[in-house]
Formats: sequence, C-alpha cells, structure tokens
Amino acid sequence: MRYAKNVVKAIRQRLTRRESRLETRTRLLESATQLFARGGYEGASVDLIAESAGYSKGAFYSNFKSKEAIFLELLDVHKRREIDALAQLLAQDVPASELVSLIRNSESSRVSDFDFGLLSAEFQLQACRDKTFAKTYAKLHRTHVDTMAGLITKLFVKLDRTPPSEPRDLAEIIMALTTGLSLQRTSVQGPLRKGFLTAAILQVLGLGPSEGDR
Amino acid sequence: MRYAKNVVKAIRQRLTRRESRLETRTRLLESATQLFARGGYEGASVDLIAESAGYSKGAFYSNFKSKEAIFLELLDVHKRREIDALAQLLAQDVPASELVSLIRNSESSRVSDFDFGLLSAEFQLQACRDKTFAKTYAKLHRTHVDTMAGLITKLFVKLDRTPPSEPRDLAEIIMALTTGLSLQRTSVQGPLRKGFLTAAILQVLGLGPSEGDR
Amino acid sequence: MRYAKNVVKAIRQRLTRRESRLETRTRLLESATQLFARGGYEGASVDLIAESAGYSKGAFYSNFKSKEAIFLELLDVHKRREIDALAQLLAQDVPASELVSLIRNSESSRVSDFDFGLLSAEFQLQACRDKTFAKTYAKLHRTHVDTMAGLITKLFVKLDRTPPSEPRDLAEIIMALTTGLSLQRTSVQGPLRKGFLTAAILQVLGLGPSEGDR
Amino acid sequence: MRYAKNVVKAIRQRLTRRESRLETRTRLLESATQLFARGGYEGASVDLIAESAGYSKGAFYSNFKSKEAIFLELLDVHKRREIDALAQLLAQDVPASELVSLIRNSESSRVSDFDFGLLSAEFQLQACRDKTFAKTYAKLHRTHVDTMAGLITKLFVKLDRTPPSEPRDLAEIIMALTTGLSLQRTSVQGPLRKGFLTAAILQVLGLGPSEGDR
DNA sequence: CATGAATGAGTATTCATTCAT
DNA sequence: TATGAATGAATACTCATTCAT
Repeated sequence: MRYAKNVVKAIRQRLTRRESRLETRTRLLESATQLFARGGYEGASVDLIAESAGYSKGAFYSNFKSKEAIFLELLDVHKRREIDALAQLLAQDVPASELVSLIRNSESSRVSDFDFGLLSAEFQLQACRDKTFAKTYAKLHRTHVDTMAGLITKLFVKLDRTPPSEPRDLAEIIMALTTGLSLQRTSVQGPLRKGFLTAAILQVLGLGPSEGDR
Repeated sequence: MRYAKNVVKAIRQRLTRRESRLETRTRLLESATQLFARGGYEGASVDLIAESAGYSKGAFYSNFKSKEAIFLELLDVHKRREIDALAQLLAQDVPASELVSLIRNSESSRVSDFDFGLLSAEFQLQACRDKTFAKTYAKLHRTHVDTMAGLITKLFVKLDRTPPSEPRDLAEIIMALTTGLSLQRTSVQGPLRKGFLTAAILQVLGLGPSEGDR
Repeated sequence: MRYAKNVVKAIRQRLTRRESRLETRTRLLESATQLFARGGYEGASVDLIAESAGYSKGAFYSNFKSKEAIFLELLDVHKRREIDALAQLLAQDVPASELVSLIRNSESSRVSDFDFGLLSAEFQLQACRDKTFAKTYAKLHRTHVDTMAGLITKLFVKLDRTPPSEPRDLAEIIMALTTGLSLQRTSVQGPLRKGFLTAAILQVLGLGPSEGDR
Repeated sequence: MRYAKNVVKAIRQRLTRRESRLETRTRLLESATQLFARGGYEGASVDLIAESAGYSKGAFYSNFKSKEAIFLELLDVHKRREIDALAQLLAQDVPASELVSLIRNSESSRVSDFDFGLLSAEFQLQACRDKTFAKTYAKLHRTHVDTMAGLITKLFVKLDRTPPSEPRDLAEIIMALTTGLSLQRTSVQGPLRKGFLTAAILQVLGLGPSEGDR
C-alpha cells in the first residue's frame, strides 16, 4: 500500500505527462479507499492519504480540489463499479441457476473486499450529514437499486416464479443487509463468514438455501 | 434539544445536590445521543454536547471522564434498552399472532426513534476502529443476539414451525437489516417508511407478509 | 501522606473548632510542601493538594485565599524555619569545633529532607517571575543571609581566623551551593551524597576538610 | 525578541526553502530559550513561543514534534555549547595564569547571558520530574562534569599544585554554584554582580582571590 | 467550616488548505 | 505537476476559582 518514493519516480519517468497524472490520481484513490474504510472520513488525513500513496500533500491538491472531492469521487467510483457488475449480469443471457450463483459470487467477492462494507457505511453516514453529498449519493443509490431490481425481475422471470415483494424493495433490503452485515461482522468478529451473506440474500428473495441451486 | 441557561438554573434550584447531578448527567446523555447520531463521533464536539444541554465544558468533564467515556456509556444504555425490550417480550406469555405484531411494533418504534439507527451504525464503526470499544461492543452484541434468538425460537415453537435457519443467525440478520435500512433510509429519503422494516424482517423469518397474522 | 476520610473526621471531632481549623491548615500545608516540591508550582493542583490531605477543594479555599497564597505561606514557613535554626546556633554559646559540626548537621539534615532543595529552587524561580512573590522572597532572603553571616562571623571569631571574604558573600555562596547541589543531585543521581555538601561548604569557608575539626 | 510579521516575510523571500526552514527553527529556538527562561516550562506556551518568533502555531509544529521536543533540543544545544567552550580551553595550550582568567571570563560571559542560569535550573527541575528528560539530562551532565574536571586537572598540573578534592567533585560544586547563584541573584537583585561568581569559583578551587593571578 | 457541582479561560496538538518554489 | 513550509481554526482536556448546599 505504500510505495517507495524512488520507485514511484522511476515509474513516473516512463510515462507521458497524461499517464503520469492518471497514475497519481489512481494511486491516491487507492490509498484513500483503504484509509477511509479503516479510519472513517475524519480518521483519514489528507497527509496520510498522500504519503501512503508515495506523494506529498501538494500532489493531492494538484489532483483533487479538497478532501470532500476525493471522497465524492470515491463514492462515484465504487458505486459505479457495483452497478456495472450488476448491469453486466443483466446483459448476459445466462440460465437461472447460473445467475443465482453469479449473484452469489458477485456479492461475496464484493464483500470479501475487506474495505467495501465499511466504506459503504461511511458513505451513507456522510450522506446523512452533508446535503451536497446526500444528493450525489441519492442519485447513485437510485441507479443501483434500479439495476439490482432489474436483475431480480429477470431472475424471477427465468425461474418462472413471482418475487415475494416489489423488486425495488427487495433490492433495497439486499443492499441494506449487505452493508449491515459487513458492519456487524467487522465490528464483532472480524471479516464476514463466507456464504452467510449469500444465504441471507437468497432467504430474502424467498429462494430457500437449496432452492437457488435447483 | 437545547435548554436555555436560565431554565436550567431555575430547575436546578429546586433539586437537591444529588438530584441535580443526575439531572445534569441525563441531559448531557440526551444531547450526546442526538449529536453523535447526527454528526458522528468526530462530528459531535464535547463543547457542543455540553452547550446544547445547557452546561459548560466543565460540567461535562465533572460528569464524564472523557468523550470516549460518554460514548461508551451511551452504547451501554442503548444496547441494554434494546435487550430489555426483547427480554420483556420473551418473558410475557402472549399468543403467537400477538407476538409477531409486538415484534413488529417494537422494531418500528425503535426505528421511529430517529437517532437510533445512526447511533447504532456509529457504534459499530467505532468498534471497527478502536479495540477497547470493540470489546465492550462485542459483549453487548452477543447478549443482544442471544436474547433475540430466544425470542425467535419461542415464536417458532408457538407457531409450531421450524425456523428457516439457526435462530442466532436469523437474529444477526435481523439486526444487520435494521441498522442497514436505517442508514439507507436516512441517507436517501429521510426516515424509514413505516412497515417496510417489519415486512423485511418477517420475510427473513420466512413468515410471508400475511403468514405472520394467521 | 494521604489520610482516610473517616480517620480525619474522627480526629476532628475530638478537637475544638479552633484546633480543627489549625489541623486542616497544617495538613494542607504538609501536602502542599510535598506536592510543590515534586511537581513544581504548576504541577501541583489545588485539587490534588486538598485530596492528598484528606479534604476537598472547598476546605482548601476555606483556609487559603488562593493557590498563590498557600505557596507564599509555604515560603514563609520554610524560610523562617531555616532562619530560626541558624539563629538558635547563633544564640547558643558553643565552642568552635562543635559549631562546625552543628552547622554540618543542620545543613545535612535540612537537605536530607528530600523536598527542601527542590522547593527552594521553586521559590526562587517563582520569585524571578512574579513581582509580588519576589518582594516577599527578597525580604526573607535578606534575613536569611544576615543570620547566616552572623553565624559565620561568630565562627571565625571563635576560630581566631579571618574569613576568606565578606561573611555575607560567603553566606550567599553557601546558600546558592545548597540549592544548586540539591537540584543537581536530584536531577542526576537521586538524593545528595551525604557529607558532600558539608565538605563543599567548609571548603568555601576556607576551612579545609580537616581544618574544621581541629 | 519579537519580530514583526512583515519583517519576517520580507527576509524569508530572499532565502531558499532550506534556508528559510533553518531560519524558522533558529528563531523558534531563540524565542523558546528566552520564554522558557523567563516563564519556566509551563509558563511558556507554544502559542507564545511561535508568536514571539513571528510565526504561527503551525510553523512551530512543522519544526518540532512537541513542546517537550523543543525543550530537549534546547537542553542539548545549551549543554553542548557549555561543554564545547570548556573543551576549547582544554585544547589550547595556554599558561596557567591566563587559563584562570579565561575560565573567569568564560564563566562570567556565560552568566551574563541573562537566561542561561534560569534555563539551567529549569532543565534540572524538569529532570527531577520527567524520566525521559532525566536520562538525556544525566548523559549531558556527565560529559559536562568530565570536561570541566579535565580542565581543573590541567589547571592544577600547570600550577604545580594539588587540587583540594577530586576534580570531578570540584566540577560538580562549581556547576551547582553557578546555577544556584544565577537563581539567587535573579530572584533577589536582578543579574549577578560581575566577578562574584568567579571569586566564588576560585575560592572553591582553593585558589584565593589573589592566588589565581600569581 | 466543608462539600463538590459548575464555570470558563487556557493549553497542547491536529489538520485541511494555501502558496511560493 | 509536485513539494512542503506555513496558516489558523478547531478540539479534547485541565484547573483555579466560585457558590449553593
């Protein structure tokens, strides 16, 4: 997570200006992800983010207008990544059984990323407190819900079943569950027990533990 | 939420020393609950907590050893309140149908408390970051889960049904869901739509929306 | 150094009002001596002084107008004690040889009091910083010097010798040496090596290590 | 002692980054020396030190890790300066008579620095109270004593005389005397009367006021 | 006289941000 | 673009002092 300064420099020389800038941004975003997840918005100082990416404060401010700005960008990046993953599943024409296990994998891999859950909670907490942030968050959240609802609908069509509630409600519940469980597991027992979340999600969808694999 | 200083003084004069001290503690705890919920641990300054309760910083520190101390006490108070509510339900000998609606009410009233969900998330976030805090949190969480698991077991016995998973797992899921939905709703659309959480919980328990009332 | 509250109370009941007050004052002064010596003026809080004497802050302020006041009183008490000790020696009609060893003992016993040296330095430091304090200090210091100078004069008369310098200068030097060595020894190696100070003083007086005993 | 902000800025612009930083450090150290000497460790606030050097609190903390750090650095600087001065005398091959007057001058010039004595006392007081500080202090003190003892030995060799006690003991006494007299004079009558200290030192060395110049 | 709750000014320290290099 | 020195507002916490009981 921490790159030696000379390594950073050596790499940088092989890149064009444009690439170099992108590189810097990317590295800073990576550092920020980890530090915000582990220490929260307040706990991650600009200095630390920059330093742990191998740069100085100055580089940070050359690339991001403010601490809030990088946090917003992070929100955007992470939410979009989530949404894209779901959208891809939606686009592919896979059989139902496979779809369920794909969802399962997508969810579990996402959460196996130690940081994601905490970051997600942190995003929501900030949204509760900051109006600007809330707007951006709400918009992305809506898209996220819509996409997941689409996927749920498709799944139930393929299974030739009726979803137990409104797909959008189910999507909301699944997302809440994901964040809630991450938070709980990290705070109580360390990383989430694998399979636990998937099982819970299938339950919410009314697809018993076994049913999904039929 | 904010008491005028003269009001505070007027009240104080009618109380004995001991009562007065208790009053101060209580007021500070109330202010702290709200401010921690709205602004997070970092966002709520000791100064603000004291002032919004109608006291000075000094009063805060003559009642609590530190900011961390009041936060821990808050955690304790809130968790115990939750646990006690469940324990009472567990002790009462009510028919199944009523139990379900009692659970429903308990959950929804709990969440209608605007602050609880956020505070709960904040507690967990702190537990992720601070070891001392994590210990206290884990202990209370375990009791909470146990109590809720007991209630779930009892419910299924009365319904003469088998729970869809381990009662303790179900309890964990319900708690995660509660926190997750509070967080989500507050961050996206303001307070949680009533009945939504109850519905979700019943779903997790495998008691379809209607089934619970049978 | 710390008296249990019930012990204090029990004792207090046997005393008249006047005695009780004196008792309180005395105890507070004792505590203050130790705490000022160990922690300096800033390091000793009123709370601590009161508590370690077995009282509350209130008792402190019933007996002393302020923290500065008790410090000034302490200065007075300690300086007078020193001066009185010297004055007594001066009054007694003892042979020279004995006088030297009396001085020796007085000095060393004074310094064996772990706290005295530090307190003395603390007094002087305060005098450098606070004008009011400086006045009181200067007056007492003058008396101290005069008394010691008288003693030195007497000593040399008895020895039928001439002092190596002005007796008052010698007195100043001896006092400086006493404070300086206490400070040095406490800061570097713990309590002062016994006899070291006496030897140094005799040297200053031009009475070689052996000469004094002649 | 206090630099106007515009003056500071004007100067700063003519310096390179590195020089500028050094300048800041130096100025802060100067201010700290004076303020610690006049107000003691507690009495000199970081704010005041920074402001009286013409900087903000932030500048202080970008140059020193903490208040303790600058105090330790000050101790180091001042002690080393003392030691170096003595070491130089030791290295030079001067005749005895000159050596005595050099010592005399070195001592008196050292003390004419109004702040040194108080600072020295303050260092020792801190060493009595803080273990970390005590360690650093003890080490420097030992070197100081050794160097001065070397000088004393050399002096007596040149004079073809025997020192009245162990050179190291004499060194300790001289140092204690220096601190003690500074303290006393500052607290009672303002700066030390010139020549008084030198005379006292010569006396301790058994070189009567006149003898040294023989 | 003694208690201890409450006050509020003061302290060290952190950190987002700016800007000359 | 990147650096890092400097700023200054904000924060947790301490402590001498007051005053109602």
